[in-house]
Amino acid sequence: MAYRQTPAVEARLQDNRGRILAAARTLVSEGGWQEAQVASVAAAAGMATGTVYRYFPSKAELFADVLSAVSQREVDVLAAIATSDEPAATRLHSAVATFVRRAMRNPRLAYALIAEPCDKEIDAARLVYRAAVSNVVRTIVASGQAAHEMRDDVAPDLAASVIVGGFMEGLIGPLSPLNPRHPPGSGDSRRKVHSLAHDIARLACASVAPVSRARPLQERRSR
Amino acid sequence: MAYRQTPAVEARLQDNRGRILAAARTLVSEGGWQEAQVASVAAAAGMATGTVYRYFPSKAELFADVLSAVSQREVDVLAAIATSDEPAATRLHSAVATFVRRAMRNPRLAYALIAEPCDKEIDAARLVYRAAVSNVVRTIVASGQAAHEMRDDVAPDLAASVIVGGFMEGLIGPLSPLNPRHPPGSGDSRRKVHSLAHDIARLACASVAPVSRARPLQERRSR
DNA sequence: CGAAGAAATGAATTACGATTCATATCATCG
DNA sequence: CGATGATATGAATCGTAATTCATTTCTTCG
Repeated sequence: MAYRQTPAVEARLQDNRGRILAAARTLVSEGGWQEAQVASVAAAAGMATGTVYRYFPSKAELFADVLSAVSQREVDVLAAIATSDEPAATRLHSAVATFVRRAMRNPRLAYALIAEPCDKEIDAARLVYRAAVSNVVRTIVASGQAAHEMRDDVAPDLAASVIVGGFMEGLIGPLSPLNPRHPPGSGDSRRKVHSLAHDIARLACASVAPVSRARPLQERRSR
Repeated sequence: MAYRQTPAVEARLQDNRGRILAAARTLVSEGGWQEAQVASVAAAAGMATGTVYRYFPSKAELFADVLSAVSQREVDVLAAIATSDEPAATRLHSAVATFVRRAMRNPRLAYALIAEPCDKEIDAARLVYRAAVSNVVRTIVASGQAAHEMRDDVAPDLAASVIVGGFMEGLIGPLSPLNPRHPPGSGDSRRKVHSLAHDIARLACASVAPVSRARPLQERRSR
C-alpha cells in the first residue's frame, strides 16, 4: 500500500471539475450550443479530452450539470421572493420581473439555456428546470388563492405552467435574434430591460388577478 | 428526344411526395421523433430510402414540411377565428380553446410537434410555426386594443408571445407524460379536454383583459 | 421494338463528434 | 529512490443514421 488520497489531490480534483463546468458554461454563453463540444471544453479548461470523462460520464451529463447549476441559482432567487411576506400578486410580479431582468444580463446564455435548439438529451434536462421554476410559481399562486387575492377557478399547477411558459416565451424574442450586439458593459439599455420585465410581469399577474364580480366574465362563447 | 413528362407521371410523382409526407406524419404521430428516420419513412411509404431524396433534399426539410403542413392548418383555423366579427376577447378565448382542443385530438403528434426534444434542425423549424401562431394572436390583441376591449399598456407582439408561450406550455403537461393511454376512440374524456381548454383560454384572456380603473394596478394590492 | 432519358433502388459510404483505452505522467510513501 | 497505484493524455475507434451513387427498372416515342 503506497497511496492514500491526500487533501491536496482531492482539492485539485475538485478544482478540475469546477474548471470543466466553468469552461463549458463560458463556451455556451459565448457561442451557444454550437460551441458546446467536449473537445472544446477540454481545451478551454486546459486539459485533454479524455480527462473530462474522468469527471463526467457523458457530454449530456456535463451540460445537464451546467444547466442545473445556473438554473438552481435562479430557482433559489425565485424561491426567496416566493417566501417573502408580501402579498401574492406582489411576489408574483417581483418573481417574474426579476427572472426577466436577470436573464437579460446574459442574453446569449439565457437564450441557449431556455430556447436554443440543442441535443435531444440536453433539451430533456430543460424540463427539470422548467418544472422547478413552475413549482415555485405554483407556490405563489396557491398562496394567493388561499388568501383570496388571486382567482381560484384554475388549478395552481395549470396557472403556473401557463405563467412560466408565457414569460419564457416573452423573453425569447428579446433574447434570441442576437441582434445588433450592444457594446459589452451597456448590457442593454437599462430602461428597455426594465420595462420589458415590468410588462411581462404585468401580463403574468393579470392572468391570475382576482375576477372582479363587477366586470362580467369576458368570453361568453363556447366554440 | 424521346421523353417528355406525361401527366400520368407527374401525377405519380406528386402522389409519391404526398405518400412520403403522410408516412412521415404517421410515424411521428405514433412514435414521436424516435421513429422519425428516413429509412422508416421510406419503408412506410413503400419505397426505397434513396427515393425519398428525390423529393426532399434532407431529412430536416422533409420533417420541416410535415411540421409546416400540420401547422398551417392550425394557423388557418386560428386566422378564421381571428377575423370573425365577435369581440376581441371572445375571439381570443375561442382561438386558444380551439387550439387546445384540436391538439388534444392527437396528443402524441401535438406533443412531438410542440415540445418533444428533437433534432436541432427540426426544432429550428418550430420557431417559424410559433411565429405564425403568435402573429394571429397579435392580430386579435391589436384589434382588441383598438376597440378598447383589451388593455393597451403592453405591445401587442409581446402580449401575443406571452399568450402563445402560455397556452403551449399549459398544454405540454397534459400532452406529455403519455400517461395511461386512453382506449382509442375515447380521445380523452371530453369533459376533461373541454375544461382544460376553457381554463387555459381564460388565463390567456385574463392577461389582456382591460384594466378596471376601479381596481388599482396589480402589484400594489387593493385591500 | 429499341434508343434515350427519367426515376427508383438499397447497399455502401460518409460525416461527425462522442467516447474509449493503451500509454505516459504524477503522487504517495516505505 | 523505486514500487504502486491514481490520474491524465489524445490519437484512434465507434456508433448512428443521413446521404450518395452505380446500377436497374420504367417511360416515352420514333
